[in-house]
Amino acid sequence: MCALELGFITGAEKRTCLARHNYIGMTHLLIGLLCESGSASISELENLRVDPGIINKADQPERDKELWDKIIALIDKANKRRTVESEASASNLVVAKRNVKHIVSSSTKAPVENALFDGSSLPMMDKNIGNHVIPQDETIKDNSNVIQLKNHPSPFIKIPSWASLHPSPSSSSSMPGQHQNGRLESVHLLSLANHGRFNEAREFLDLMDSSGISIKRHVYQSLFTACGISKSINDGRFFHNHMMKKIGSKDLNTSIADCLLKMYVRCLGFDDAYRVFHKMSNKMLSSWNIMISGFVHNGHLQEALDLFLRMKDEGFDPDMKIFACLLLGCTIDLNVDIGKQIHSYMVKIGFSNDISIDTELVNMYAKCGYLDSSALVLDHMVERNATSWTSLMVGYTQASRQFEALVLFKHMMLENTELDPFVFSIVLKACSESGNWKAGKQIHGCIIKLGMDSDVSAGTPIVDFYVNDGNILEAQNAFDRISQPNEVAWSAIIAGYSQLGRHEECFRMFKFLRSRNITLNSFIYSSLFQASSALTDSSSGSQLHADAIKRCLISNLVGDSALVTMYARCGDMQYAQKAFELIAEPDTVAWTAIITGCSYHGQASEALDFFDMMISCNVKPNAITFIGLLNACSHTGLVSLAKEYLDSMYVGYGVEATVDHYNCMVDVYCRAGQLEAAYELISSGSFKPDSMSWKILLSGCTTYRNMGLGKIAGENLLRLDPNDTAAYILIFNMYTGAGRWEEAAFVRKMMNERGIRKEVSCSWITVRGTIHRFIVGDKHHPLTKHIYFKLHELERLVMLSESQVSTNEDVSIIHKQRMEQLLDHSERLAIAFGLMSLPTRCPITVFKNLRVCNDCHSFTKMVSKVTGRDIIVRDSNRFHHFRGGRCSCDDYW
DNA sequence: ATAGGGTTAG
Repeated sequence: MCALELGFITGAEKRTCLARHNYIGMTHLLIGLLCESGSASISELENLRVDPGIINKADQPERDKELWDKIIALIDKANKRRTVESEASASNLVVAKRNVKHIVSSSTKAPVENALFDGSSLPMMDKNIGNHVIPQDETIKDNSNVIQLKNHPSPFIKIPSWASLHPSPSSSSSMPGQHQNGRLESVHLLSLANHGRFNEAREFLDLMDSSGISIKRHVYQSLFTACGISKSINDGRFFHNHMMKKIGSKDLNTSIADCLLKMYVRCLGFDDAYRVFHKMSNKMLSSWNIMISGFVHNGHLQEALDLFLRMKDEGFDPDMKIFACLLLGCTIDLNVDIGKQIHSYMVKIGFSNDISIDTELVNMYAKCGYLDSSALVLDHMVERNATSWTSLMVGYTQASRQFEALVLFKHMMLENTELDPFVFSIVLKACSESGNWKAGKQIHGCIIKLGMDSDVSAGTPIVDFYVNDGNILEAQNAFDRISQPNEVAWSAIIAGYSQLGRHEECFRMFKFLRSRNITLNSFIYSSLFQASSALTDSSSGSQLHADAIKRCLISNLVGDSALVTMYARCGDMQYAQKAFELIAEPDTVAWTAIITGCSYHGQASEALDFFDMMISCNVKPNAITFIGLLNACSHTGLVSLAKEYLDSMYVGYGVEATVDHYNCMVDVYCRAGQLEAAYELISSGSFKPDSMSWKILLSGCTTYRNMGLGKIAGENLLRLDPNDTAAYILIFNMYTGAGRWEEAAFVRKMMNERGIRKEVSCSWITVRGTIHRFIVGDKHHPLTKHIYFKLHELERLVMLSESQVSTNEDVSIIHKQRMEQLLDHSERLAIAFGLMSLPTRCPITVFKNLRVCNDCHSFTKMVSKVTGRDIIVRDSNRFHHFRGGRCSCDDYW
């Protein structure tokens, strides 16, 4: 009760409680009187979303002066006819000074649509009182923040007992006409129920009982409706019991019983509903309808059908509604057999040419995948509307027959069907799924011509269409045209930014949404988790996670899988595992996420274990699962196991192996140094090698210095992809690694001629919330001097430690030369900076955009040994955990 | 009555 919280009414707690009823009662009194004077019907009031019209009238006394006079006269009359009530009622109108001031000075119109007990409407009623009853100049004696209305006693000060619920013997006998119907109390009771305040409503009903005030049947009816809307079955049962006690079951008329049925059905209390239904001696078609539709809407098609048959047995003729309902049931249940029977039955009894029934049929057949039947029904319809067409179009797109959906759209346009926004969402989907960008743009034009692009239902699919086309600018434009974007529109644009790699933009939008208190949903969070993992921003990621938990917005699977990936990609496998373990029933994607996560961290045996668990949980792996598995094998040199997995893919799990899988296998061989086997597989004809296949082989040849194969691989690679930067770099590295300077120089020249530049390598590290970024030879950092000093110090330490191992002077000289060459690689700068700025026990986590080079990898291993620090490096490929001179990748990287 | 937004890979 806002009025109380605002300090409208003062007094001890018990009294305020009482006063509350009186205060509300008083408000009702006004309404009741208005009602009696004929300007509003009681049924309107009993709904107690108070008709704004009533209040408006009260708000404009000039227009309804007569009415107001009448009210005041009536109240006065009522006052005279009863003795002055206790102080309790007097205290009702003790009004806080602040509020009166506010009321008097306020010229703004309070929003009338607000529900009566919303608080906001109460001051408004006061305002009316202030304007019309209490002249503004007559104020008010200050009495320690509490003011009493003084000179001009409001007519409301003396509240009639019949409005205050105080059992007053005099009133019940002397005013039977007023007390009789308990109308005001009923209105109050209903208003409580309509606001979902059932506990108070029940208390109030008790109070009414003890005051001897009864309620009428239609009030019960409204109570049941309120319980149904709030899905409060227990309160529904309470009022039901109350009614049975007061009225008894014999007198139940059909409309009350129907209300009861509706309430129980809405609350999913089918047993209760059945009990009522069985006892009904006067069932009508509507009663059957309620029951059947209740079962249908909650997925109990069989029960609905049983009832339908019984209904026919009892001699009722089914109407359209029931047929539409049963067909909907078949659609939900995807039960085309029953659907067909109902269809034939309707034909048999001569139901035809009804647009809504036929549309329901089109929809039913389409959803069940019976597209020909669906098309047939649509064809035979005398008149079709947008819904009928849309239903079949959905069927076509779901069956990957996008082209036919588009043809259908054309027919629909030719027939001059009146379009609605829903049509576009399916047509645009058909366009983007079939890559028909041109048609999609034409349809976009059509939407603009119709002036529907500002409609969220048409605008959102446009956004989605351009996202799929990879055109975020157009998507953003389309989004900007939507006049009232809803959460679906927001999630579409955020997902677009996330999918197209504009991750920072996702966060920007998210912050905006939060600052505006716009509804968020689990779709948005899923995209944001994805953005966090792409940015390897675990701090945003975990904050988002917490935020989503608070709002209960982690969708069961999709969001969870994204979370697992987020933690894994950010380097926290423990959290990734925890997130995974919390998933009640992981699906293929979730299992794949944890398997890939493990593989990303080089935890091959864990990855394989998860795969076994997945299989024993009867979850089917997909193509991506196998990529994760094969990668895990390749990172740990499990050659024969990888071969087994590759061979078992189709035979054991029905998943076709693609180039990607074969490339993984090529990678497995290459990393294990089995270059010939890799080459054999590429040349075997079991798959069509792409540039990636050769690139992997080339990379292997570089590592293992196999010039013969490397040349072949390089030639094939450049043949397939002459503009691939990485190809040139690889070939260049291969030659320099082997000391073949001439060839290396030739490659460099070729690169220059063809305008190919190496991507700048870049590493970054987060220290106390700030990201520090380094490129090769970077001297921009404010602490550059210290960083290089640290690097030299590290170098000395490493050399010292190396020389203990190797006494060979030549080796150490060569090593020293190379060390100097490579000293300013970006990851080294980041590591040195991390070592000087982070606390001693804190692991150093560095991110790099490209792959770590061989030298830096050994350098980092040594640094971890000589400093005793844990160093984690994430390169473009995976995570490396360095500790005590070893790396988690075991040099398979 | 009809649809629309998200997740796993390199």
